[in-house]
Amino acid sequence: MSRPSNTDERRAQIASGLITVMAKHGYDGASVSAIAKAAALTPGLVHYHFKNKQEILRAALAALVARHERRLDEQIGASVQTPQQKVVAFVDAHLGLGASADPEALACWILISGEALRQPAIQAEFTAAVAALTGRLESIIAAGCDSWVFRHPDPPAAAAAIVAAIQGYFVLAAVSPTVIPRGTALQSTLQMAEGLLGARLEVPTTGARR
Amino acid sequence: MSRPSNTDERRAQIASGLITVMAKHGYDGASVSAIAKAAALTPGLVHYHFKNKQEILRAALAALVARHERRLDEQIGASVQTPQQKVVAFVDAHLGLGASADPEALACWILISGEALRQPAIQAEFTAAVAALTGRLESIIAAGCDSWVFRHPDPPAAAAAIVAAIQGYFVLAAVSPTVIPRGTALQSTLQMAEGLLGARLEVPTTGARR
Amino acid sequence: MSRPSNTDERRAQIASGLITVMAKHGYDGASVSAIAKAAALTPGLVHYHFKNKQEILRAALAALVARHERRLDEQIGASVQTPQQKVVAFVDAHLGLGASADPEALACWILISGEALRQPAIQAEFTAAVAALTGRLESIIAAGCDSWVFRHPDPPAAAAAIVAAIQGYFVLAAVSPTVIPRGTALQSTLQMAEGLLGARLEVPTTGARR
Amino acid sequence: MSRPSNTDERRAQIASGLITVMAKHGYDGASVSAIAKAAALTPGLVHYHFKNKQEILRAALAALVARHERRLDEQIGASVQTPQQKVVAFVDAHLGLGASADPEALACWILISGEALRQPAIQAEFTAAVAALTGRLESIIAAGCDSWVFRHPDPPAAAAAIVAAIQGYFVLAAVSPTVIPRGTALQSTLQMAEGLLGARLEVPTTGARR
DNA sequence: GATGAATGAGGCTTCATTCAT
DNA sequence: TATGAATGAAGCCTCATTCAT
Repeated sequence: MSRPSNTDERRAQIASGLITVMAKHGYDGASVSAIAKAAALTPGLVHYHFKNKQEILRAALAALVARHERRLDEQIGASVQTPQQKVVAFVDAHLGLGASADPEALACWILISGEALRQPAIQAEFTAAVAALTGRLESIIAAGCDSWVFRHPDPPAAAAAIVAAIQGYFVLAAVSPTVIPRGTALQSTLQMAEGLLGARLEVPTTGARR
Repeated sequence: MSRPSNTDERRAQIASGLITVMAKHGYDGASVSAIAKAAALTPGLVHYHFKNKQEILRAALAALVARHERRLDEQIGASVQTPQQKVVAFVDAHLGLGASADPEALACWILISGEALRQPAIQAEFTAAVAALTGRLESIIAAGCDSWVFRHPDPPAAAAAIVAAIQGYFVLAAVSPTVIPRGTALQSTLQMAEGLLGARLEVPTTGARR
Repeated sequence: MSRPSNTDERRAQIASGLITVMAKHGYDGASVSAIAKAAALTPGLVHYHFKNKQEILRAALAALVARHERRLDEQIGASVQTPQQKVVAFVDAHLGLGASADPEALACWILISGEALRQPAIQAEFTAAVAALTGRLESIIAAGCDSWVFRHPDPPAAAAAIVAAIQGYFVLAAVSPTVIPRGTALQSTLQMAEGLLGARLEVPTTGARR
Repeated sequence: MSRPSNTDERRAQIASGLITVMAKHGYDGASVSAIAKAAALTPGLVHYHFKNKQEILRAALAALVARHERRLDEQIGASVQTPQQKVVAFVDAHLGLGASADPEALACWILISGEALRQPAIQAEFTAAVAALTGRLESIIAAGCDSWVFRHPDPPAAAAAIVAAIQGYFVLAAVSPTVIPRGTALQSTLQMAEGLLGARLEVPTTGARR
C-alpha cells in the first residue's frame, strides 16, 4: 500500500553531492541548491531527507570514514603480516600512490577538520574517526612491542605521531604540494616511524611512489 | 593640513579582528560587520581600508606569518647553536608549551589551509609561508649534513617531513586533542626526526612539555 | 468488497488535530504535517480527506460550534426555566467555571476570528455561529419582554450587547487574564445584563465562579 | 562627518507598512517584502532597521497604542467633566462614530490579540496596553464612587467589564458587523455600564451614532 | 577618514500540495 | 485508503559591498 522507502539511497546521493561541491567551494560555499544540483535533485527534496545542512555534512563525513575504513581493512587486515609489514601497509594506504586517487575526499577531509573547530557534532565524529585510525595503528604497534619487534614505551603516543605525520602530509599535499619533493612522503614517514619504533621498515616495491 | 594617515594601524586592527572572529566562526562565518565590531570600527570603514574580504584574509595571514617568523627568529636564529639544538629549537617553537599559547592563531592557520584549497591567492601565500618554514629547516639540516652530524640524502624531503608532522600535530591538537597523549607531541616529533636524521635530539628541559 | 469508509472519523480526527496545533502555533503556524502528526496520520492522507488547509479550518470551526451548541442545549434548553434563569444560564455557560475547561477551543475561537477577517468563507461561518448564538439569546430576551419580565425596546441589540461582552471576556481571559479580577466575569456580565434588561439576575450558586 | 540618523522615521514607516499589510493579510501573511513594498523600501533595509519580523510587530503595536492613548487624552483628559461624562467619553471614544474611522487599526488590534496568544513578548505588550486602558477607566469609576455618583464595590472589576464589552464589540464590528444592529453599540454599552455603576449615563448628542 | 543607510543577491528552510505506488 | 517521496514557490534573514554625507 505504501511506497517503498528510498531514503537511504537518496541520503547517500545527497551526501555524495555535498562532497563534490564542498571539495570545490568549501562547506559554506556548498549551497543546498548546488548540492541538490550535484545530486540531480531539487532543493526541497534535500530538506525532506535531511533536517539541515549540518546533517548532510555528518552523513558525508560518515561516508568518507566508512569508505576509508573499508579500504584499510582490505589493505591491512586481511593477509597475515608481520607488525612491520602492517605499519608499512598502514602508512602506504594513506600516503602511497593510491591515496592520491581521491582528491575530493582529501579536500573534504581537510575542510571538515576546519568545520570541526566550531561544530561540536562534527568535531565529535571527526575525533572518533581519528581515534579509530590511531587505535588501529596502536594495536599494531603494541603487538610489535609484545613480540620485541618494536620498542616504544607509549604505543598510543607513537600511533598518534604517525597519524599526525600522515595528517600533515595530507594538508601539504592538498594545499602546497610543491613543498614536498615528489615521491618522498611515504619514504620519509616510514623513516620517521623507524625513529619511533626502533625497527627497519621497508618501503613496498609495488610500484611508483610519490 | 591633512590628518596623518592611520591606515596601517587600521589595517592591522581589522586583520586582527578577522582573526578573532574567524577563529570562532570560520571565514565565511566572519561577516564584515562582525569583523568591524571586533575591531571597534564600522563596516563602512572596513571597505575603505580593504577592497574586499579576501584582502583582509590576506592581511591576516601575512600578520600571522610575520608574527611566527619573528618568534622563530628569536628562538633559533639568535644564539650560537649546534644543528641538533637548532632542530630541537625549531620543533620546540612549534610544539613546545608556548605553542599552545595562541589557540586563535592555531585555529586560523587550519582554517586558512582550507581556504587555500579554493582561493588561489591564499594558496600562494600559504604555500609561501610553508616553503619559508621548510626552507629554514632545510638549511639547518643541510648544515648538519655538511658537518657530518646528520645523515640524509635529501634535506628538502627531511624538512618537509618534519614540517608535515608539525602541521599534523597542529590539526590534531586543535581539533582532536584527546587522541594525543598529553605532553608527547614534542618528544615524539623529535624521535621521528632522529629516525630521519640519524642523530640524537634531546628534548629541552626548560619546563613542562605537552 | 470495498472496505467501509472511515472518512467521517478521519475528518474529525484531522479537524481535531488542527485545533490542537493551531491553539499553540496559530493557523499559519499549523503546518499540514504537524496537523497530520497530531492526528496520528500522514500528510498525504490529510489531503485525501480535505481539498486544502482552509477546508480543515472550516471543519474545525464547525466542530467547535457544534460542540458549543450542544453544550448550550444541555444547559439552557432542557429544563423549564424563567427568562431570567435562561439568561443567567446562557451567560454562565460562557463565563462560568466550566467555560475555562477548554483553553484550546478558546484560543482557536479567537484565532478564527482573526482568520475571518480575511477569509470570506471563514467569516461567513463565524458570523453564522455568532448570529446563531445571538439569535438564541434574542429569543429568550424577546420572550422575557413579552411576559413583562424584561424591558428593552430592541432585543437584537440587547442580545448582541451581551454576546459582545462575552466575546470580550473571552479575549481578555485568554490573552490578558490578569486584567480581570478573579471570579468577576460572570457576575459583572450579569450586572451589565441587568442594566440592559431592567431585571434582577441572580448568580447561580452551583459552585465557585470565576 | 557621519550621516544623520533617520532610523526613527524608517522604523515608523516600516511599522506602518506592517499595519497596512497585516490588516489585509494577517501577520503571517504580511511578508517582509510586502511590508517593505508598502513602506516603499527594500526588504534588506527592513532588516537593517529591525532585527526580525516580531520586532516590527512590537513597534507597530506600540504605535497603535500610543496613537490610541493620545486620542483618549484628547477626548477625556482635557476638559473638566463629571465622572459620568468621563465614562461616556471613554466609551464613546471607543464605540462612537469616530472609532470606526480606522478599520486597519481595528483589524490589527484583533490580529495582535491572536498573536499575543503565542508570542509572549506581544502578549506582555498587549496586556500592558489593556491594563493601561482599564486602569484609566478604573480611576474614573473609583472617583465616581468616592463622590457617591457611582456605586460599585469593585472598580477594577467594573472597569474590566466595560473594557471587555468594548473589546467584544470591536471583534463583532470587524468580523461580523451584521449581528450588531446599526448604531446600537455605544448605546447598549452605556446601558450595561449603568447596570454596573448604578447611575444614568446619557448618550452624547454630538451626531449620528452607530 | 569615518559613518551608517541602502541595495540586491542569495542562502537555508518550510510548506501546501501532488502523485506514484 | 494510505504512504511517503517529490516539487516549486516563497519566506525570513544575512551579507558584501556601495554611497551620500
